[in-house]
Amino acid sequence: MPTSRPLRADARRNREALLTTAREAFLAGEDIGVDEIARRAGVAVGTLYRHFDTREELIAEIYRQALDELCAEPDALLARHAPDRALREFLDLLVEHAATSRGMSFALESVLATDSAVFADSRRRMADCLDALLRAGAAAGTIRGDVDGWTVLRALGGVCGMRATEGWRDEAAQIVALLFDGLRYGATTAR
Amino acid sequence: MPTSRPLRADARRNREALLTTAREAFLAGEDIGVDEIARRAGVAVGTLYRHFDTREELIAEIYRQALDELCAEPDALLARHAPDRALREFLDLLVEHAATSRGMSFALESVLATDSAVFADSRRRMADCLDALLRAGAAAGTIRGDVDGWTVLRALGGVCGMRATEGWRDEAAQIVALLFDGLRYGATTAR
DNA sequence: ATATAACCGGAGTGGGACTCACTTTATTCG
DNA sequence: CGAATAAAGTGAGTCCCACTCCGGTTATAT
Repeated sequence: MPTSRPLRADARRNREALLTTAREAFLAGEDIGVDEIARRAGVAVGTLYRHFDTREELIAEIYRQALDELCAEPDALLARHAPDRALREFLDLLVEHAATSRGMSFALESVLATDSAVFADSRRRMADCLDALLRAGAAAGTIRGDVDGWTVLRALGGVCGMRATEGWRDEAAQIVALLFDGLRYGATTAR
Repeated sequence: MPTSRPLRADARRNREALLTTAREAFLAGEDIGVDEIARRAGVAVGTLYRHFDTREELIAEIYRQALDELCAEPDALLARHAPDRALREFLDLLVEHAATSRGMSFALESVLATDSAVFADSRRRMADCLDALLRAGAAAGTIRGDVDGWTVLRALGGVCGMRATEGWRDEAAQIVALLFDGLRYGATTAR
């Protein structure tokens, strides 16, 4: 008998159904409302709201799950590559991640708009990943040490929020390259 | 008797009142709806919609006006400074511009969200300004020539969209510095 | 002065997020 | 088993917006 009440069987099922349904729809680039999400998941809106305080929180939860994979990467990358190379790879992964989430970018917008606590947490985790890479690079002397992950993430904000325009991937790659050049040690000091 | 029908006197008055009212509210950081904008301007919603197809278009128009000043800068800067210096100054101005418009950033979000044609035009003009500076820098050999204004603007997207967080200005300055370091000639090629 | 084209008002529509009073059901325990 | 009961589910209804529509009003041309 767990202390924190282990969620009834049907409740768990419904919660899962809601998350899966919403994720699939968003990744497919569909913009559907709460009523439709609930309908497809085979429940009523009230049920959706029992599990998620708000539409945004549901979206944030989906996003958080996708983020889990991404946040596991830095360690793996640092094990296989030199720090600066690892950083570069991770930046590319971020773009890739944005590509996957691009379908739900419109959904994310509402989340970004109202700096919900849940999403703030996602940003924090992302920034932490970058911090680890930056610190490693700084220690190796190949990346400047006066920039933190939060700043880099901010700088990438434009990329992540990119709309599904033609050729956005090329643009994103250019921006990452630009950013990386700015980050490399030796590019600094002179002004 | 001008050919393109010069807008009736009362119509012009109302249009101006709407723009002024909305601008003031947004710059003050207020998020008000169309009904409230109309009420404060002393007209009815119908009048608002006679002048602007949509709420977003009204916002975009306000933004466009603010942009006019900014787009006059590059020429002045290039006249007074070396191209790379001019570019740097302009980037700082962009941040400043974001500061002024920060109050209406939430409003801008909806504009950025639905790539409205009117706002696309604003982005285009901004990119053109950057292009002029970049070309001048490339000609002088102090700025790399393989990046266009559009890309730089994208990279600055995160800055412009920044929320009113504590210390955002410092972060913005860091990002601009980072970006500029990436743009400077010589930082490139190596990969 | 009259015609008429443009303008204005504001109740009404539609759509989407969210609520709540009530019903159903999983779980627990005698 | 078979209540008892607390948790979960339901969905019609509310609220809040952006946006529309059309009858009444007003500026301008002749």
